[in-house]
Amino acid sequence: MVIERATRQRHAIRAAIAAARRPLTPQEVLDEARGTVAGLGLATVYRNLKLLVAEGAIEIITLPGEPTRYEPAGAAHHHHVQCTRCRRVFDMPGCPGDLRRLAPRGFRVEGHEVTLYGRCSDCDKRRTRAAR
Amino acid sequence: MVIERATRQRHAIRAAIAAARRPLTPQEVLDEARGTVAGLGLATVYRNLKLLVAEGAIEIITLPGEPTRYEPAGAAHHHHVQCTRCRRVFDMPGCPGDLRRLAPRGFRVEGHEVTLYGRCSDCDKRRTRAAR
DNA sequence: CACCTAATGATAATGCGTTATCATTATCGG
DNA sequence: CCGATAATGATAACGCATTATCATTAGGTG
Repeated sequence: MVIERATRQRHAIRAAIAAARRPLTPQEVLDEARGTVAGLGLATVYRNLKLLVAEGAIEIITLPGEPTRYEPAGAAHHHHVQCTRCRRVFDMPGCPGDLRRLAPRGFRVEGHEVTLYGRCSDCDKRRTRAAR
Repeated sequence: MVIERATRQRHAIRAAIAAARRPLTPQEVLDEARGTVAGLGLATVYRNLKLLVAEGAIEIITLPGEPTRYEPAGAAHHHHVQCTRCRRVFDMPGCPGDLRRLAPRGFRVEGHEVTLYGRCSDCDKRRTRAAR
């Protein structure tokens, strides 16, 4: 009995996320994977993203006011930066660490998020206003 | 010509935000302000929140995957903590500072967000699982 | 006090991301 | 190569936060 089939679509979606050097939105995954599978549908992207999350292959990245993004699982602890012009999100290697001390009295810290905002190198060169 | 009238609703909404020691969602503002104005409607809350933002009296707080919250403007630079059980958001006095060094090469940092997650003192006492 | 009209409250409508539906296609075990 | 059925693609539907609509209410000025 087959549980999961190896389709062209599934492979293209996996490949798109693996190849990207940054977390992708479902729409970005679609755009990228369509380079391989022309007629790919958005529903298929969502279905496979959910599948990949369930099997622990990718992780969910949520930034304030932004649609969900996905990136390969297993990377070392890190955070993200977002360009205020092109809206793209990139990985940020480090972590300020030792944030526990900032918490209010009585608050038991379990985790943290750090996000930087600004201009990515591409957009910084161009000095134009946010497209949006 | 009257531009803005002083209604009971408007006052109750301002008061609710001013009295809270944490950022409130529109729904939380509604719940709180209804203690003063019984029949208050959600649309009125949204209308007045927009008004208060426009005149700079309150600021918008957006956390990942969360509805917009509002808090009085003018407070010193700070961040927030969110309880993973009751979902409430509280102010966090300090700031790790010096995050610029973490940015990828070529990324021009303009701002940052830091959020801690865990159990607030109320929920930590009760040790129960997240409601929602 | 009376009138003008801003503001309200109830509710429909909107926007957007995500999920469900269903007829069609294509994988893969036999 | 065949057939059972998982997967796909197009699209309708959904959930949720927010905004628009509109008849009604109530500030506040003359």
